[in-house]
Amino acid sequence: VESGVLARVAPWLHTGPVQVKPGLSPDQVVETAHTILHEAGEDALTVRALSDALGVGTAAIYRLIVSKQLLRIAVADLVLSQVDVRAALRARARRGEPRWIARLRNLAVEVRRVLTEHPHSHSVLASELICTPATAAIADGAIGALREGGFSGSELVHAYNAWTGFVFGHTVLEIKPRTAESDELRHGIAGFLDDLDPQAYPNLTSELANLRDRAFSLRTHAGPVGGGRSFDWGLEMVLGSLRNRSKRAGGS
Amino acid sequence: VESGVLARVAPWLHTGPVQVKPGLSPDQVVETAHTILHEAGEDALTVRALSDALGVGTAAIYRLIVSKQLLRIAVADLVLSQVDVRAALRARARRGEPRWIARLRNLAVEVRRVLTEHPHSHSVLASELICTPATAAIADGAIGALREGGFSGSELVHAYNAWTGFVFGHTVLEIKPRTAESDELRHGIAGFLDDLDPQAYPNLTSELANLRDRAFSLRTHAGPVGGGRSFDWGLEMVLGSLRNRSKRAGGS
DNA sequence: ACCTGAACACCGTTCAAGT
DNA sequence: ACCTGAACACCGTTCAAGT
Repeated sequence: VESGVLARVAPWLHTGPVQVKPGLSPDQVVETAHTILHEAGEDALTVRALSDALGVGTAAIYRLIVSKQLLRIAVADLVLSQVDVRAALRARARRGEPRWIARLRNLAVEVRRVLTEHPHSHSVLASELICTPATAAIADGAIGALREGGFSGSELVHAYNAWTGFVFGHTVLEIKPRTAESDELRHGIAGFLDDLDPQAYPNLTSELANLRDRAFSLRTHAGPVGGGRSFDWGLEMVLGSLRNRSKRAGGS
Repeated sequence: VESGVLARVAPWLHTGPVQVKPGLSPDQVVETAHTILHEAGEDALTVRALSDALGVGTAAIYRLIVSKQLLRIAVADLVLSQVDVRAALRARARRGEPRWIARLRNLAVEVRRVLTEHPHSHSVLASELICTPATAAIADGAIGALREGGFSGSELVHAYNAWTGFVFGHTVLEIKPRTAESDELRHGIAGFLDDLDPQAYPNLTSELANLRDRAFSLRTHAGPVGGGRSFDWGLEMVLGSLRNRSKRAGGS
């Protein structure tokens, strides 16, 4: 097991022997963890559930992973490795638009697609610094596109952070699922919105019918906001601005 | 205790008697939880630590709050209530710029200031749907500014989500503190970045000196990216785009 | 050498029992 | 009526003991 998930992530993510018993490898732990997280959610991903699923003692898991935190990071890497960076960079530009803009668009949409299909990986993405082969591939693609656009030095840093901050930030906020699982909490939020004081919140109350369940901080369900169209709207905003900055900086 | 924290958040956040024993109210539970979270971090905020700090039995806490999840939301509301929406909306515009743009800028900077000063509230903000008086006040301010800019209907929804997605999304990703607390993990990330294959990640490796510790996914420490300047850079991008959209839509 | 059961030091939450 | 100790059903992690 040389080119497996854990070996890909980094040497510091696994310890001990590579092959413990027939059919049980560190990679299989990560893959099983991914399955549990995807199917049963964050709270269900426990070391004991993992060892049960693998038909092994609880302590045996720690011969294959160094800690649950690193396991979570390895799972996040596994999810993000589904982002097809190459395909995203290949796609063609709309007319009148430079190719690097199309690349940033496709990569952003692809990242969001993968994250939205794995809502339970949200808590890992939001609470750990993730620096793995999968994030490096995405970063490399985005940085390459921005360099094509003429960005360098501090402008490159800021442009990359703006793109990443919007793409990952917006998506992570969209998919956060914890509260959405409690009926009591959802009813509480609904009641709070029903009873808002028009004098205290004049703009909010007069636009509530329009914004409710479609806007951040004003919804009872997790998932895409704005009927799923706000992300694209905001992304075009970001891309348009990057294109303007690029022109000023002399890029295509 | 009528206008306290919990009463402000919502009736569904507290149960039982308002005054349990001299000096012990639901509000005090929330305030103590906020202190523990701020000073000792996420993992230190346990019901037992809370009851110890209040000099009360563990079970007594549940006469004052309905669950730890709602307590966390109440703490997030307490943090976000420090956002001075009124002051942010008062501030003056730069020359040649409409006032609603200045309002969106000041409100964004103010939100980020408060969140950055409370990095440990990150996990609550990232993992719960928060809809409380504090978020309603921020939403009301942002929506008001966007209406001044001529936004309405679906455009208002998307513009609000783009602003919120960038401001909260970027800031939440910046301050996430969990990994940063482990030396082992930081060294692992540093080593991973040192050993990146230039053939697999050509853009990343050639810009690594420039991006390292300044860019998302390429850092070993939590906190503001881009030397603290990327947020403002990205915010001006968002504001510029909103202004363009507004003109097309006929706003000022 | 590798895995196990059992334990350690915790969690959030509940509830019969006290006063 | 209000609070308590104790328990319940869990956690992540460790380690002496097995084979």
